Amino acid sequence: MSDTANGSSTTKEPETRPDVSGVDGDATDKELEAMKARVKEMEEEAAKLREMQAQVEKEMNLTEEDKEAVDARSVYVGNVDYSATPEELQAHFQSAGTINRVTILCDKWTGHPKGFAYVEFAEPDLVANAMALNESLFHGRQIKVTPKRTNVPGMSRGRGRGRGGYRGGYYGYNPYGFRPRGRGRYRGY
DNA sequence: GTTGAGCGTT
Repeated sequence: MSDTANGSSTTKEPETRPDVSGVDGDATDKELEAMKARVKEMEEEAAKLREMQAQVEKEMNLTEEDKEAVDARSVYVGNVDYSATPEELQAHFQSAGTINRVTILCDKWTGHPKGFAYVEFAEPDLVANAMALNESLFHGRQIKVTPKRTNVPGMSRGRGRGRGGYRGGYYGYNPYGFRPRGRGRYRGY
């Protein structure tokens, strides 16, 4: 509350003020302006936070549904050539229908491609069409097209989920014993 | 200076 320092600004104000309202009034005005500015900033921050929150909640709501829905729309492509690109895969599976996304999985640590990919279609019906491309020749190799399933292979395919508490969670097996960091996966589109 | 089973996320 000292009139000597306005605080925020280092700008020196010239004393030549045609304003006859008095210095006190001017100071009050300035404080009011500063306050308004602060309020505005706070409002902006609040809005930003609110938006972020809404987005998070929205994503949270969609996550479960989409996660399961995406699995129904996606197919697993195995035996993919290491030099294959998502565009080629997309070109290959485009004949089945509209492709939402093509993702080639690569090892995040070594960077080497794992040799398989996912093709996410726009609708689950196209997955059946994609089955026609099963064991089709791609890069001189016969790719394997199977409906995607989220879990480690080798486990009995008898519906293991639904009984245990594994609902919506991964089976949490990472061969590195560490949490993956960075994004080394190659994504087309 | 690599090899062929593998199920990912924004």
